[in-house]
Amino acid sequence: MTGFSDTFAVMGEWVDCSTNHKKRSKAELDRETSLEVDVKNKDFLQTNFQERSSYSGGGLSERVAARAGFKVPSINTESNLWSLNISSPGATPATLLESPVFLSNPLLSPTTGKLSSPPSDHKAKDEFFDPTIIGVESDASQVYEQTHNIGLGGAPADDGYNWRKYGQKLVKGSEYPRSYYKCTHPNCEVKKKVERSREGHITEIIYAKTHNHPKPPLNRRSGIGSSGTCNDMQIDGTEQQGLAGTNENIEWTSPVRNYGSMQVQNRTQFGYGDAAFFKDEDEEDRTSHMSDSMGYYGEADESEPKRRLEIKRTIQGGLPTQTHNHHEHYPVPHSRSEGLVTASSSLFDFQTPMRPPWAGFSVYGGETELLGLSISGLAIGQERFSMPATGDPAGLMLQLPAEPKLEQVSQQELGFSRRSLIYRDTSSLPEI
DNA sequence: AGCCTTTGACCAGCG
DNA sequence: TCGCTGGTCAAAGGC
Repeated sequence: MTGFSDTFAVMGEWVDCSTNHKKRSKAELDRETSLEVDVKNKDFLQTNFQERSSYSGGGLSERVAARAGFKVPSINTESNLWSLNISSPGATPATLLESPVFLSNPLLSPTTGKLSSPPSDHKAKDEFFDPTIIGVESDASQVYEQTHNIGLGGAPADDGYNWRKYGQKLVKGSEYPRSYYKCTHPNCEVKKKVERSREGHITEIIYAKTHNHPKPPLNRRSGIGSSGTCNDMQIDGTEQQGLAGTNENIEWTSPVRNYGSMQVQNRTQFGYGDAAFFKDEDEEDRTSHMSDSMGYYGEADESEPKRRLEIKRTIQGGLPTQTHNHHEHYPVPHSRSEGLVTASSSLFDFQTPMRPPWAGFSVYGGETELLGLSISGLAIGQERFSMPATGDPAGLMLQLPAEPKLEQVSQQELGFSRRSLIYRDTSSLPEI
């Protein structure tokens, strides 16, 4: 889809509780700044955040990050790079939120199903939850797949492919060591770099090139542990984990699969124009697109419609209402939104019956801008970033309230880390 | 046995 | 040319 060729997309991320962005190195700031200026349409670099000007030393992303704990993804369109920052220890927003384990109890670790271990320090106290923004370059199907490449848990390659780590290095300017992985598939030149926090949470993933082969058959991949994916999750909640390379003790309970990306794709298709940002397909269309987007993976859950309905009944009946039945369009700057995808819709759709109150967050964005966000009770540091999120009846639009709230929360609710995903060299992405 | 991670060494690009 | 840095190699060891 050539129309998307120079757009990218975003993401959002949960800020790692243990990460004090205020201490980020100059190199890192420079890097982000440089990326920022590469964005073709800088006009998009306007946000709804105030006081951003106080962070004149860095790029928008840095300013926003510094201000609100966001690390607004920056896109270097010239390098054909796009990134997706996701947070939470070991999961994509989509997969994270669709996990019953993760959703059932905010105190449970989204990865282990056990109580999350509170951060050893309190640096995170100064940070906010970092919602997700997703931008996209390339066609939706690619987004679908790529977003899944984010991986789950501590496994560096929880994306369905098999990876072999061939190096690790502490990169200057980076707080965390960077690991290098190669796709183990013959003749596949895909590589990826993964940065992890001290806690082992993935903070950034950078993909290089694209796979020239389909994903290995489920349950047949050699790298069970390192490449266990959402797809590999067992419905009974026991993830195939604990093997080589995994250090987050992930135990996923996710009967829903590949759901998030489907929503991402939907967003992509509707990411044109002003109003497009707030337009979602109706249920029927979504379903249709979901099927389409399933594509190769064919992981569509037959019970999806039922679940969705059950998604809604529960929310209306028992979950906090801040993510529902509201129609407020948070003022957002216009943005060239080609390829816009957001994790928000995904996240919302992932609100399964057991969705925790703090899971209802999301951020819509195109380019590097934040178009809005919706967060409800997301625990960050010792505080819960609470935003009376709003959403449309379809359950796909979540938008920002005027003022977020911070409330004290148990450290056991902590455990988020930021994750990012950056894809390079998407030139080979299929066109629509 | 096969595949993985780890890790120090090596290489190449750049200022 | 030299030093720095990021990326890769490859031996060793683990599962």
